[in-house]
Amino acid sequence: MSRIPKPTVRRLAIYYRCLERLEQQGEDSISSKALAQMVHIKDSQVRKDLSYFGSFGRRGIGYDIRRLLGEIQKILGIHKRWNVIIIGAGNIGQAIARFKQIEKHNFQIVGVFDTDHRKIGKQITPGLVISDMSSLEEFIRQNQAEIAVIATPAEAAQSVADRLEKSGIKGIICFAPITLNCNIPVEYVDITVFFKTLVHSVVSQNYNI
Amino acid sequence: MSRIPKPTVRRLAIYYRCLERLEQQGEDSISSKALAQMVHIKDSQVRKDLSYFGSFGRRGIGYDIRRLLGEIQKILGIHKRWNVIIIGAGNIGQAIARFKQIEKHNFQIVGVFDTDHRKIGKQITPGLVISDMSSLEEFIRQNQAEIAVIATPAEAAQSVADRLEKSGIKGIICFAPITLNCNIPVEYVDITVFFKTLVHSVVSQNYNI
DNA sequence: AATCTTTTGTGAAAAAGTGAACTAAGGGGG
DNA sequence: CCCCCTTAGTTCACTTTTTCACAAAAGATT
Repeated sequence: MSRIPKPTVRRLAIYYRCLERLEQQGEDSISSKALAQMVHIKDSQVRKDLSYFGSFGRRGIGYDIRRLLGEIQKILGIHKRWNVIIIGAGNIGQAIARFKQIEKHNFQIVGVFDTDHRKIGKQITPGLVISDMSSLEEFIRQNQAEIAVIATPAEAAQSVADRLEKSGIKGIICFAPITLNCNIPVEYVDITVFFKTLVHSVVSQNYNI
Repeated sequence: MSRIPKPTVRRLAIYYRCLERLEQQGEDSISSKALAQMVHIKDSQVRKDLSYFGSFGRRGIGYDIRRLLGEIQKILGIHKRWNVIIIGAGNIGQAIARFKQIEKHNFQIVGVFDTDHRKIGKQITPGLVISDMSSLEEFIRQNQAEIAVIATPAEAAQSVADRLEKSGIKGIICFAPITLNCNIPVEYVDITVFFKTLVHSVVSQNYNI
C-alpha cells in the first residue's frame, strides 16, 4: 500500500498542531524553514514529508496555512468525525474520557466501559456514563464506534482486544503495558516507557537537541 | 557519547515489562526468540539491542530473567529512585499524579503545582497536595526533584520549562502540544498525535502485522 | 525585461536501523 | 566421547529514513 514512513505521519500530526496555532495567531502562510524551526527539525524534512502527498506550497512564498491544514486533515483522516469508546474506567480511562482536546480534534467519546459494578452508572461527563462490559458489542454496533481505547490492566487487554476486533472496531489505542495480538492497527502508549526512556537520556546525557 | 539508537532504548523498556511479567509467572530464563515473539519483532533485533551494552545471555540457554532485569535497570537508569514533580493539575496532571504504575517503577511523585488558586491546597492522593507555582523553585531544591512533567496548556509550557531548567530539573515529560526550546532531555507525549496517527493507519490500511 | 532573492519540489547521497546468516558456545543423549 | 540441537553474539547486506544540493518557480527590484 502507500509507502509512507511512520515518522512522517507522526510529524504531519505535529505540523498540524503548529499550523493550528499559527492560524489562530492570524498568520496566512509559512515557509518550510520556519515550520521546521518550530519543531526543531530540518526544513528539507518538512518538504520531503509533504512531497509524499503532493505539492502544496508555492515556490518563493511558502505554504498557505489554511490549505495545508486541510490537506493534512485529509491525509491523516481527521476531516471526518470518529466515534471512540474507552474500555476501563480507571485513572487513565477517565482522564481520556474527560480530555477536551480529543473532542476538539474530531474524536468523540461515545462510551466508557468497565467491569467494576461499583463504577457502572457513574457519570464521567454530562451525557457520558460508565457502562457494563456485557453491553460492549451491542453498543459498538448501535453507535458505530470505530476507535477504541484500551485502558484496562494488562491481564485483561488481550481478551478485550479480541472482542473489539470481532465487533468491527477499526483501530486501538492501547495504554495497557502489553503487545497485543490483533489484525487491526494499534498505537501503544505506555506512560512508564516515556519515563524510562527519559531517564536513560538523563543518565547518558545523549539527548539530541 | 554512547551511540545507542533511540528505538533500542524504547525496546529495552518494553523488554523490561515483559521480563517483569515472566518473573512474576515464575519463569527463570527466556530466549531471544521467545522474547521477540512477545513483542512482535525479530529475535536478531533483541540480541542486537542487548549487545550494545554487553553479553548477558548464555549460548544454548537464553537469558536469565533476574539478571537481565537488573542489567536493563542499570542501562535505563531506573535502579535508583527519581523524584518527580508535576506542573499543571488539570485532567492529565492529576491522572499522572494518581497513576500507581509510575510509583511502582521507582518514580516518586513528590509535588504537584498549579496557578489556579481554587485548586491549591486540594489533596490529590494522601500526602500529595496541589501547591502554588510561586513555590516551585524552592520546592525543587528542597525535595531534590530531578524529573518534571509538564501538563499545562501549550501557552504556559515554554515559560514553565525555562523555570524548570533553571532550577536544575534534569529531564521533562511534556504533555503540552508544543516543541520546547531547552537544553535538557524532553520526552513528548501528545495524546492527540496518537489518535491521529492511528486513524491514518486505519484509513490507509497500512498497518504492519 | 533582466536580475535578484526567496523558497519549493526532488533525485541522489548519506546515515541510521533492521534482518538474515554465520560462528561460537553450551548442554543432552547415545 | 561424539553428535546433535539450541541459542547468543556478531558481521554484513539490505531497507528505511534523513539530509544535501540543485533546478524550477515566483515575486520584487531596478
